[in-house]
Amino acid sequence: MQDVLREAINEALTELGLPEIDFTIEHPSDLTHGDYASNVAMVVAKEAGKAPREIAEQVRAALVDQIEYIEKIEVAGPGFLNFYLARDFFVKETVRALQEQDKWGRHDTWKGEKVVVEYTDPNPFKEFHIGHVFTNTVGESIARLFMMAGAEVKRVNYQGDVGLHVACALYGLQQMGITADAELDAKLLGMAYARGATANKEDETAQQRIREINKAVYERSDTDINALYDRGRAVSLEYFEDIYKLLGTQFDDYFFESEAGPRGKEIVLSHPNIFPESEGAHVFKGEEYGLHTRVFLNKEGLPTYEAKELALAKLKEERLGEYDHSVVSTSNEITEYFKVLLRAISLVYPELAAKTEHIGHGTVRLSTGKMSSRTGQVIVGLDFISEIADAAMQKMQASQPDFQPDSILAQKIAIAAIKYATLKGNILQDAVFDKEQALSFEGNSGPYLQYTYARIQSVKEKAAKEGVSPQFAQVPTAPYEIERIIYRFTSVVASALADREPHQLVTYLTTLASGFNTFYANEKIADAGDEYAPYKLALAEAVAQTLKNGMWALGIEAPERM
RNA sequence: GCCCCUAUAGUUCAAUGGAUAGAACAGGAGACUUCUAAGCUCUUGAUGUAGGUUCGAUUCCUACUGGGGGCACCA
Repeated sequence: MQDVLREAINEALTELGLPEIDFTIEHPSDLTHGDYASNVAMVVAKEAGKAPREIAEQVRAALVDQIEYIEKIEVAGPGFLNFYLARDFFVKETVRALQEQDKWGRHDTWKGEKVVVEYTDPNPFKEFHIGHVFTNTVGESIARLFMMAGAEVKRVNYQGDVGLHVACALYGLQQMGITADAELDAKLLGMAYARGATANKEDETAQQRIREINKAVYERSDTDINALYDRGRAVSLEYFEDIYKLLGTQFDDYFFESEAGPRGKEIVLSHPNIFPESEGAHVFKGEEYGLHTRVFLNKEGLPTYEAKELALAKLKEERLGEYDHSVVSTSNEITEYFKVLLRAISLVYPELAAKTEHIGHGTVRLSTGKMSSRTGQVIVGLDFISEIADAAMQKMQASQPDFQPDSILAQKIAIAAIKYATLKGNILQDAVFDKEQALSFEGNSGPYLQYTYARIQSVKEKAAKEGVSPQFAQVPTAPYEIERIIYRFTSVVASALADREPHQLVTYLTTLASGFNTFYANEKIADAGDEYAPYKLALAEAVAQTLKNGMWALGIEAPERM
C-alpha cells in the first residue's frame, strides 16, 4: 500500500510540474489522522518556495478518487496529506490474516538467504545468570525476525570452554577438594569460579598456579586436570542445555573456544604482517585505522578472544556452508573489541568481514549495581525464572479456582514476562531489571499479551456454543478501531528487522492487545442475535493470529488458557 | 587523559526532522447481574544545562554536566 501511495504521489507531482523529491509516508501515531500520512507537500514547498498547504491542496485534488482502497484524502496541520483507507481494505486484510494463519506477517525481504545468528555465548564453568537470559532473548528474537523475513536461519552458540576463567574455576575446585569423581553441579562450579577468580586477583601464588592450569588445559598436559576439566565441562553444558530448552532456543551448531583457539593461533602466525610481534605478544595495530591495538596471541603464545573470534568466522563457513549474512549478538562490552576484530578480519578474510554484523546490545543492571560472577553477585537465570513462575502460579490459582494450571504453563508465563521486559525497549540500551514490575504481570507485559490471546480463545469457545462462526458478509459501515491496527502487522515485522529493533514489534503488539481489550469491553462478540457478531468474531480471530505470530517472533509462547 | 554509547513523568519504556511528546506501574476517581477483572473508563505528572542549524528539533550539530563501556596480553 505504501508503494502504491508513493507512486501515485510521484505521478501527481510530475503532472503538477512540481519537483520530484524524497518524502515520507507513515502511519500517523494518532489514529484520527488517518491511516497513512505524507509530508510531501511540506518538503516540496521548501524546494519550490510556496505555501505547504497550497501545494497539499493541489496534490490532494490530483489524487482524489484515483487510488484503489483510498476513500478519503485530507489536508491537515501544517500541510500533511492524510489518507483514509476504504472499508473494503480492512475486510480484505482480515480475510488474509485468517487465511495465512501461521504465515501471516511473513515477508520476502531475506527470502532464499542463509543467515547465521550467534548468540547467548555463555562460558562453561561460570554461572548462567540473567545477563545470559537477556542476550539469549535478544538473539532468539533477531533469529526469528530473520525467519519471518524468509531467511534460512542457522542458530549458533559459541561457548568459552577454555581460557583464564576456566583455569580459575579449576583452581577453585582444587582448593575446595573436589575431584573428577566427586558430586558436581552448576552451583558448585559457580562457587569454585568465584573462589578462583578472587584468588587470581588477590593472591600472587594463586595467580601463578592459575596461569599454569590455563596452559595445561590448552595443552591437555596434566591427566588430573584433564579429568576434572572434562567433568566440569560436561556438567556445565548439560545444565545450559536445560536452560535453552526452557527458553525455547534450539541451536543448529555449537562452537567452542577450544577448537577456535588453535585455528586462531595458526591464522595469526601465518599473517605476520597483519599481526606483528610486540613485547613478546602478537598484536593487531588498530591505531592505523583509528582504533586501538589489541593482543591476539599473548606472550605465552595462547590465543586471546580476538584470535579465537577470527578463527570462528572461518569455522562457521566451513561447518555451515557458505552463508549470506552473519550476525553476532553480544553485550556491548565487546563492541569496541569487535570493531578492531572486524578490521582485522577484513584483512585476512575480506569476504567474511563484509557480511558480518555485530549487535552490541545493552546489559542488565540491577538497582544494587553491576552483576559480577567473580564476587558471586549474580542473579542465577533459573532461580529468577522459577521465582517469577511461582508468582504466576499463585496468580492463576487465585483468579481461576476451577482451572488446574501446571508448572509448565507457569514457566511459560514467567518467560513471557522476562522476555517482554527485555525486548520492550531499544536493545542497544542498558535495561534496569525491576523485579517488582516483572512480578506484577499488570499493564504492558508479556502476560498481558498472553492473557489477551487466551481471552480470545475463550470467546471462540463461547461463539462455537452459540453457533456463531466467522463471516464477512455483514460488516458495519465504519471500521472498528482495531481494524486500523491489524493490517499493519507485516510492515511492523519488516521494520523491526530492518532496524534491528524488536521493540517495535513489542510496542505494536501491546497497542493491538490494548485495542482489542477496549473492543472487547465495548462489543459483544459471541452473541448469536447480533448481525455483526460473525464479523466481530473474525476480527477477534485475526487479532489472536496476529498476537500469536508476533509473540512467536519475540520467542514468547501463546497459551490457550491462563 | 583519549575513544564509543547514553540522558524523556516519581519509576520502567515509546515517539523513520513534523500535528496536542505516547503507554504502563505507582498516586487519585469510576463502571460492571454480561464472552477470563492479568481487563475496561477518566485523571495528576516529563524532553539534563547552554548555544546552533531548520518553516518546524526529544530527534541533527557544538560545548558542558551526569551515567555506562572501552583504552596490551580476561571474555
